[in-house]
Amino acid sequence: MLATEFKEAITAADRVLVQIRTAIVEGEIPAGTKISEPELARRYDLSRAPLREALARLERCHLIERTPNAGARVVKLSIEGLRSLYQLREELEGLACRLAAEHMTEQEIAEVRALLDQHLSTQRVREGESYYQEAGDVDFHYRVILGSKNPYLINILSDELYFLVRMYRVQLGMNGPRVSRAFDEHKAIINAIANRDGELADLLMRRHIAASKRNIEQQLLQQGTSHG
Amino acid sequence: MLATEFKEAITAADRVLVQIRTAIVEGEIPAGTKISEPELARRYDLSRAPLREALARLERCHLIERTPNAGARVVKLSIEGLRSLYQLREELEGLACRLAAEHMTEQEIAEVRALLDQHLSTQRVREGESYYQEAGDVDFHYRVILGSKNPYLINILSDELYFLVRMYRVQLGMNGPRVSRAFDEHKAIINAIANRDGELADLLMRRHIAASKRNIEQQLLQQGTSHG
DNA sequence: AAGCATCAGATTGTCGACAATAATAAGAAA
DNA sequence: TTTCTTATTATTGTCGACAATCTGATGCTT
Repeated sequence: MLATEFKEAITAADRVLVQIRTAIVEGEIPAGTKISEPELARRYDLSRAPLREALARLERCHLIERTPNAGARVVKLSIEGLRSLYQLREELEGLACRLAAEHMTEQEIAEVRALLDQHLSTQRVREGESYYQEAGDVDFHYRVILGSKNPYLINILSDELYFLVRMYRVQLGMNGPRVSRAFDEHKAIINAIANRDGELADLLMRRHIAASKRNIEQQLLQQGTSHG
Repeated sequence: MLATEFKEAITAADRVLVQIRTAIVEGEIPAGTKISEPELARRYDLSRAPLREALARLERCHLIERTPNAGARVVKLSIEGLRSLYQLREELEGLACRLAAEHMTEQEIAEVRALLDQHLSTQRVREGESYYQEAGDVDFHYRVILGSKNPYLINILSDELYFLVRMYRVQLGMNGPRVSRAFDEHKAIINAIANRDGELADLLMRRHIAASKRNIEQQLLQQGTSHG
């Protein structure tokens, strides 16, 4: 829904979707929690009808898992889940890069470059605040995905998979030297796209995502061994 | 839902989902039709609550398009839509092949081969009946997709994209020599997987899908020029 | 004491009705 | 006659209540 979230009328189901989704992604509702419809309805002050609509969409982006007559649980983060997710993400964002190199206008490319410069400057000011890095990164990837001009690809990546990706990143964090390296990798990717070199952009994106995966993987391993 | 459709309890929303989905895929409810909730509720003899649940899932697999406060329409088939869809499908089923070559057990491979032989024999009897070809093809692809063992990939391909793929194929048909050729291509793909040659399986699958796309594309072009 | 059946409590699935919004038709002004 | 306004109608979004199902505890049997 991210792509179409601000078009047209906004309904109560849309509002509560954004609220619950944010709560799950940021860990306010912890991973693995049982979802109680009556409780959430009270908490967000609405009836169960729009709430269930929101839950259906949360299931769609793999943030919750429902079993008929038994209710829903917030998804748990795991190494296998991370690997499956990023395996797919590498492939799809690689494809997005090839298509973006073909379809993005010079205008759009210039906008992404401006965006990167802007992110770099705000990052220098806000050194260490991982939220800005997170937001900037999502923004960059989002632009490239849109640049593919393939509606199904855009839908899958930005409306379905990306909230789960963000959940892994927000809850397990981006640490150390990766934060600054990511900027350079973004620059290299947009340069390849600007040169209409789809193959290179694809390769660079895959490596970029693989590096990000290794980073999160380590966090997961550390966390798993420290109190397991 | 295809992967989990027969597990657990079956609800009224599940039943009507299957009914409406079939009606749309097979063209009983024509492409582009406006969906009226009260009408469908009467027609399938249930209340609007489970119907709306079903509509939400139909939107998820791109069979209908909803706009807030304005209702839903059955999706229209178009050349651009077909190209975007198959572009993604090539990539994802290619990936599925590489993963299947890595993860499928000998047992599973043997089962797929038995399936192909069985399809071939029933096809010889039912020469010309495209429905059996359709069912057999879907079955083959479904097995390979499952063989990837990547839950997100399985979900996207078989629960989201495949009903739209089937809609294109059922409504625009598979004609001429492709029907028999597809069998050989399936054989070659499972052979590559059995040899654990993921790269070859990937390549063959992409060509297989590209050929299928060209076939449907021609039908669409003919149809578009004949009475446009 | 362990395991199974039964029952109470809570939760999900479904229903019919109401409120809010959009589409349509009728009428007035140019 | 055309176009804008307005009113009517129908549709979607939301609500509270009921029915069906699952969960957990209690008591009984072996």
